[in-house]
Parts: sequence; C-alpha cells; structure tokens
Amino acid sequence: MTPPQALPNGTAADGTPPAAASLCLSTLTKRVDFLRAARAPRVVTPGFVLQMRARSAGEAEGIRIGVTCSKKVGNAVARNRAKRRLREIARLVLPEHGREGMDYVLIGRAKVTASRAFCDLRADLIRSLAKLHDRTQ
RNA sequence: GCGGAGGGCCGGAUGGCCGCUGCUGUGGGGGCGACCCUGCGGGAGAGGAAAGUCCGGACUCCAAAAAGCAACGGUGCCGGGUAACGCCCGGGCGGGGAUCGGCGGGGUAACCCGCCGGGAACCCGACGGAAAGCGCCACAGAAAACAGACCGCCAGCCGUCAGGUCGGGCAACCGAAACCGGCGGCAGGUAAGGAUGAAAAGGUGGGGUAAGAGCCCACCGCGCCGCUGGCAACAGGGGCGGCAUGGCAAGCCCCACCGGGAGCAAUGCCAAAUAGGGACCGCGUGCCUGCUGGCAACAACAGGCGGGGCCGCUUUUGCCCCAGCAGGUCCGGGUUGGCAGCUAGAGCUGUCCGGGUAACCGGGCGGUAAGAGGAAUGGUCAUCGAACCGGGGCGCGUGCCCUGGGGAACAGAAUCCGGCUUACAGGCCCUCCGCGCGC
RNA sequence: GCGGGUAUGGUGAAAAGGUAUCACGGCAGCUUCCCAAGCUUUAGUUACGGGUUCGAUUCCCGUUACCCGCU
Repeated sequence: MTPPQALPNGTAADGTPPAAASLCLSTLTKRVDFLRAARAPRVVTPGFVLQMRARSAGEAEGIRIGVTCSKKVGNAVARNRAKRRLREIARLVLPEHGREGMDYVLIGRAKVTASRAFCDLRADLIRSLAKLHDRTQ
C-alpha cells in the first residue's frame, strides 16, 4: 500500500479548502429561486449546465447553491448519483472560486454527468465560473 | 450416464483521503418566539424487490359504532393457519405431462402417423349455482332450445301407367289384373340419415320394426335413493329410473360469507399573520323549577320535560344545540414557519426443546435494528475481481492452464407491518422422478 | 407520498360481445392548359402481454406510457 500523497492529482486540489467551506454554502430550496436563476446567464458544458444570478440586496447571505436533475437524466438512482457528483464538485470548488451574494444552479445532464471523469468535471466548473464572472464584470 | 422437474440462499470485496444525516456525552453560541446552530469524543446509517400501489391490517380523523334493513363493492371446491387477507399449508375434483399398453394405417425393414386407455416427479385451474327467473347464441344450417318437421325413409287409401307378373300364341303380338313396381295426390307414421356450425337433444354394439326410435338388452355416461369410508369437499360400491338438465353467470342475477368513509399531504400542538369576514341552505324562535340582578318585561347560571341535529333509513345508548348556533355548500383574506405523529412492532432472525403431515403455534438462550424532509446513507483513488472479447498451449471431447483487454444486473427507504405482482448480471447449495449400466 | 382517470389510421372522435366506422389530413391516380374543387384508391398489432368465450375494441387480470386532484 503506497500512501495516497504519492499520487499527483490527489493532493493538489484538496489541500486546504474544507475549512473555508463552512462559512458560505447554503442550499436553494424554493421553486422561485430556481425560476429566477433560469433567467440568468448560463454556461453549458458536456457534464452540466451552470446558471449564476446576482441576488438583490437583503435577500440572503453568502453563496447559495442549487442542484437539479430532470427526469430526462434517468430513474431515481441515476438522478441521485448525478446530483451527488455535482454537489461534490461544488463543495470542492465554490469556497475558493465562488463569489459572495451569488446564487448558483447546477443542472445535471443525461449519461454524461454520471460518467465524465471527476477531475474533468471539476475543471469544467472552474472554467465556467471564470467565464460567468468575466461576463458580469 | 442420459433425460425430466422443483426449492432455497447470495446480490461484488478490501483499504486510503475527503464529506453528508440522525442519536448520545460534553462545551459554546443564536433567535421576539415556537425553537435552532455549532466544536470535540463515541456509535449508527437502503432492498430482495426499498418498485407497482393490487389486496389485508395497525394508527389518526369523521361524536361513539350496538343491532336490523336497503344500496353499493368484494370474495367463491373443502379443511386448517393467521391480527387479517383475494395470502400460505394440506386435501379433493378437472386439465396437462416423460414413458407405457392396446387398436388401425403406411413401409421390405428400421420406423412413422392417427385413435383409445392408464399415467412419474411435477405444473396449471376466478373451481358455488344454468331442473329461481330474465337475456344472448352473428354467419352457415331443415332446425339454435317447452323443439319443430324442410329433404329423406315407411306401411295405408285414391287415381294413373301395363315395366315386371299371369293367360293365349312358334313369333311379332293380343288379352287380363292393380299382386309387385313407377308417377301423382290424400291423410298419417318416423326422427336412424342429411353440405352447416363452437355447439344438433345421451354414446358404442346387438335385438327389434312397415320404417324407425331407450322401443328392448349389455357396457359406459347421466339423474334419484340407501349403504360404506372421510370433519368436509368427495370417493367406492348397490338398487331404481329409461334419459328428463345445450352453452354463456370474467351478461343481469340467485345463494353463502366479508366490508361504515377518508387517509401520515391523516391528525394534534405552538409561533406568526389577517377582515376571528361574507352569502345561501337547514333547524328553529320552547315549557317548568331553583338562585342572582331588575319595579317589570326580561337576562345569566344550574336541573328536569319537550323539540331539533349527529354525511342512506330505523331502533338503542351516548353527545351537542334551543336563540341564534352546532351543521352543510360556496366566496373572500392570512400563513407556506417550528415541533410532534416518526419508527421497538401482530418485530425480524440464529439455535435448541415441545406440538402439528405442513403452513404454523408455544417456550428457553442469543443476535439485530436508518429515520431524511427540495429529501442524508456518499465522492474519489488504489488493489483484487465474475460475465464477455482476443492470442497461445494441453486434451478424442465437455473442458483445463498461461496471457492481454474488460469491468458488474434490477434498482434508492418517505407512517409502519403481512402478502401478491412485476424487474433482475451472475454465482452457490439442496431435493425429487423415469430409463440404462455397474456393484 | 396518497388518491383517481385515459389509451382506436398522422390528428380529433364513433362502435351493441359477431365485417373496425366517420371527419380532416397524407400518398397515388383520374379530371384540367395549370391550380383549386370534385371523383377513385391506399395505409390500423384497437398501447403491450395473458385469460373467459365458438368469437374480445368491448368482459376480467397484469404491464407500460400519459394526464388530473390532494399540504
């Protein structure tokens, strides 16, 4: 058994972020929040669709994240698996790359969300966030 | 060894890092509040179907649900099990079933085909009633349901013909007569036969008859009545009846039994907020006694009588109401927060003992047990890994060995249980029956 | 999660246990100089799988898909 830190891509990403994670992420639960985000700018990648909306003042605090999958993704097992993977990349990426006062919505896609390599999925999210942030500047 | 047929179990494994949701111990913090958040330690966290929502219950509300009636729905061989069931077990009856026996046909033969009978393990069956009633049975066919009589068959009577017959004649032919026969008609007998059809009024064989027919006889079937066995469904055998009851009840229906309705988005509590609002319907504007207030009318309270209401009707008990209110329907407004219900129950299961053919029941000892709430139970990496694909070797062959790729079915608790049904990669185990061979 | 309903040509609808019908549309043909209109013709697993029945779109059971209601 070789220790895991010998592997190059395992240690690089998950160095410190979990400590910072606790302060911001909360979950979107209301249908209206999802509908507002659906009208906001979006980026489409093979594994997911990312929507980002800047909240108006006094609405809520911190970064909020919503995850959703339609019936097109598959049965309950497939949908739950897709949502779990999306939640995991959000947990790893958003504390570092997310912005205060934003609602993010991740939408799963059929087949690909569950099968795409995890590191690719994470890189897709970082790239998409950068794109959206550039666009709103 | 060949062939056939059942049942049960499992449902990828190990480890590293990083997470999620309850519980518990301890510490800290927040909210007006119901309550909530959080650090550290400990321990727990999807299935055999969690699925479909097809049955049965627990539980909650509809005030309680005792009895009867009606309506509606369900179940349906018998017995047992169970909290209960449309489930399970055992039995009965019917059907299927490898093989076997008999008969017939084809073939030189091996064998093949058809019919009938018995029938292994086992499989299938909504399997009460069609002589209580109603309804339906298209097309075809003479006829489709108290049978009837289209064709046919048959003796009789009448008419007709002179083919057979009889007489004469060598013969051609002549004559006689309605006996046989043909044709037509009349009034009957008969249901054996008749293209059909899913189904044709007991079947097969013999006797019998003018022709026929359960008209008679034998066997089979059917019905009725005893007997024997069985708790029963039913089976066996006996006698009697000459046959009456075509099918469909997953058509209406009859019989027996069961069922009040809605469902955890039930329901209860708390917080916050609002207009604690309005319209219509229904019932109704009581009587007596006591006490208090009042000059009195009367009002409030308590008790009795009477009346009304309680999601079909009646009765009983009970509860509520009597001056505006409990009840019903609708319109409008506010909230979309928190907690409980919420997981230990007819629990599940291992083993032993006892009862039972079994399902199952009783007892002892032990093990085990998620409770989320836009919904946790995972993400990722590594190693090992079944199916499957390719190459090589061994072997007569099923196959075995080496090696490279490959990479795990159906599927995610949502109040909880007992079943059923449906989906499912692959693996493991056990049992039964027939035939053949060996001992 | 709980409860209820529907399925028939491409679309919308009928049909009593007995030949699957109607309208619009599509394809092809006739007609016309061409188009329109008109006429003729054509295409169904009655969602799927079983059962009852002589016979099923219809009756019964199971499956699938879709739709509706309930805090």
